[in-house]
Amino acid sequence: MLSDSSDPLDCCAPVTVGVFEEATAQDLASVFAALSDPVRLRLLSIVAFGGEVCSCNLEGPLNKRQSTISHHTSVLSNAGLITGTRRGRWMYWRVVPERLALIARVLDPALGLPAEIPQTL
Amino acid sequence: MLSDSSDPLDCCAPVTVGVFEEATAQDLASVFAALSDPVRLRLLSIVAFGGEVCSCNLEGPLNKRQSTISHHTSVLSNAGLITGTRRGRWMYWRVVPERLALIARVLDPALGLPAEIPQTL
DNA sequence: CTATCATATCGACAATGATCGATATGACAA
DNA sequence: TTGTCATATCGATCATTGTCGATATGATAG
Repeated sequence: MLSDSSDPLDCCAPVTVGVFEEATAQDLASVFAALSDPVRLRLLSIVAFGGEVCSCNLEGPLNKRQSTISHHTSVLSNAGLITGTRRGRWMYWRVVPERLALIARVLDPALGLPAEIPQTL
Repeated sequence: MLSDSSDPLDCCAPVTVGVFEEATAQDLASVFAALSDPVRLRLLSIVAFGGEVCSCNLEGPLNKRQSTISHHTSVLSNAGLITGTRRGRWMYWRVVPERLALIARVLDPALGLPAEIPQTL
């Protein structure tokens, strides 16, 4: 329901229809949640700058324990923002530019906040 | 320190410098945190579609209590994503397109994840 | 003034998540 | 095989937060 409308709408402009589906909002929220931690943002920027970065080169700059780094890379990876490749004992990470661009497009109203939202994240 | 370098760097490509400052990461993370809730995302989409929407027209579609709606508008407003105007007893909300575009630009690597980050959010 | 309505704030609870140490997995070297 | 190293997973702790009911604030009507 878009209005309780038991009273005359003397107060509010009607809300033109078009709301994120609950499932879409859930999916989008989980991606933004992955971006809502300063350590993960710095991690992402390191990977974006480095192009391909080993997990072993993240503990130092981020000043976090190995298990914490592993947790953060896992969160970013599950959100589709980075992707990892194992080479020998080491894990290398890259950003997923299309994914970042997709999320950016959702936010930029000039690019159309409603129409451009893909049904499958 | 970018590498412990007690061993020869036989494992990892060096991380080219350029990391989010801690303060910048904090500020960005707080904005993404505001976007990391499905109710707030749906609220934002309602306001974006409606152009200007009264708080009283949000409780119905979002199926949340008044105090919860007030909390969410407060979070989005503090993040700079929406702005509110009081008219009489009612509170009207609008999106802040420049703010959304700014955050979008931070994410889109085509626009340069490092260089385009403004020092003042 | 009082009454009513829309919104904001407060207090509490439950759920989530960031961090760590300890341990497990898995790959390479000898 | 055994040993070492990089990463993943587990368990626990502590802080954060979404939600609600109750209450306060603030504006309008009578």
